[in-house]
Amino acid sequence: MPKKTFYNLPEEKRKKILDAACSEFLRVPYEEVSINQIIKIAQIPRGSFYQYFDDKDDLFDYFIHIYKEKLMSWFIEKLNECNGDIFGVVERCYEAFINNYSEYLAGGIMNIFCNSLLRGKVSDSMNSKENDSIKDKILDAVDIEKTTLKDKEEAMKLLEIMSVIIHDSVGSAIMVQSKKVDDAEVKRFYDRIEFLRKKFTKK
Amino acid sequence: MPKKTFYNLPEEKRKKILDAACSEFLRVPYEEVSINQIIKIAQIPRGSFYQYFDDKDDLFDYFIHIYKEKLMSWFIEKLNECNGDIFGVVERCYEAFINNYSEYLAGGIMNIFCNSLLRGKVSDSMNSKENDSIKDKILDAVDIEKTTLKDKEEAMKLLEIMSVIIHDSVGSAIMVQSKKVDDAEVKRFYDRIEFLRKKFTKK
DNA sequence: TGTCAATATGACAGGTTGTCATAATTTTAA
DNA sequence: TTAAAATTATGACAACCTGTCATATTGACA
Repeated sequence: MPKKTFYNLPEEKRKKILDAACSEFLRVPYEEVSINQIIKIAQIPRGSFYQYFDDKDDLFDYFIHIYKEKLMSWFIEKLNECNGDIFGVVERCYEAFINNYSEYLAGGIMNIFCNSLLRGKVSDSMNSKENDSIKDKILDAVDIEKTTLKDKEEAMKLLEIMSVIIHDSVGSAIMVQSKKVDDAEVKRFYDRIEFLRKKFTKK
Repeated sequence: MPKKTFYNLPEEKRKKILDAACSEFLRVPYEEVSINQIIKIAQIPRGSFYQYFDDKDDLFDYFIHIYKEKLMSWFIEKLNECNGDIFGVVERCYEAFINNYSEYLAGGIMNIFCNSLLRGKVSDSMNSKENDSIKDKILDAVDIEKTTLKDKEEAMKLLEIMSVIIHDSVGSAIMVQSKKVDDAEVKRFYDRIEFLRKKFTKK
């Protein structure tokens, strides 16, 4: 998390830094993200950066933290659109990742989020206690009528498993450098979800 | 893949470089692996390294490639020990990753392999055409008698899904810096596999 | 106004990578 | 055997990076 100094900054300057970070996170894959670039864009001296953040990881964690809630709301929205169908929402999520398509998110953030998925940096999004309330909201929106699942807890487990599959498939399908998509990998994703849907749907 | 020059090298020298790389891959997480270190240990000049490999990624891909086959044989061995139980073998795999325990692998390689899992660099191990023969061997060793799976193809699909879960769980459980294990994360892994086992076991 | 804490700053040390001109070696051919 | 050609070896170099730290600046408060 950022240092006290950062929080004391005027909102405007904080935003400027976050925006600069965002543009840099979008420019290149995480490994190549350069603090030099960020401070150049944000027009702050090198020393200042280290007055605000420990290092690149610190900045990135904060960045993701900021958008976590937005992303979760977006997920619940999608879940409602799918009438609580967990398989459907998983497919929609995947599509959003792959197409970098977002209705409720600032353009590009999704892209960065993909990247952080690649690095396994947000895989805990649904586990941390901080998100228990969001978990409840998800459970509310889930419908298990058409499935063979005993209860919503089981739905949550399956959802977690599928989110891991998304994670993996996004990572495998998106070629970071070229930003192109590996179609075979996309097919593999739908195969897997289809397999699970079949196995868990009432006959 | 390495350049022609590398393959022309005397075996002894090639081994020296690979050993140096291995020790460096073990020393620090991938991001921190330094070519400087490797050439120092291997006692080759900087220029030579670039005569053999494009860059760090190139070296690493080759390194993993070398050990892929060994790792796959190890997997089949384990599968046989479990009498073809795909859930059992998945748990054994996970344990091997977590405990860095290996009977048939040079010590430490598993550790590096974990790291490459973290980076999503070997997630394709079971997909590439190169490994079709290995896939067949796996199918031979699988037993679906006690499961509700229709055929071995379905077992393979489930195996792939669980390998993704391993991937994710290893990544989440192992704290790279401290090399310690997050117990809650380990529990989550077993929960997930147990969930799948229950759902796919004949009553 | 003076003092003190908070913040800003950029030069710096020490690290990295990939390249390239040149030197050494090996192969080939005459 | 020897000269030319191809291959391989080498380390200095440019261009980048990060995190620190002594110093300068600012703002708040007495």
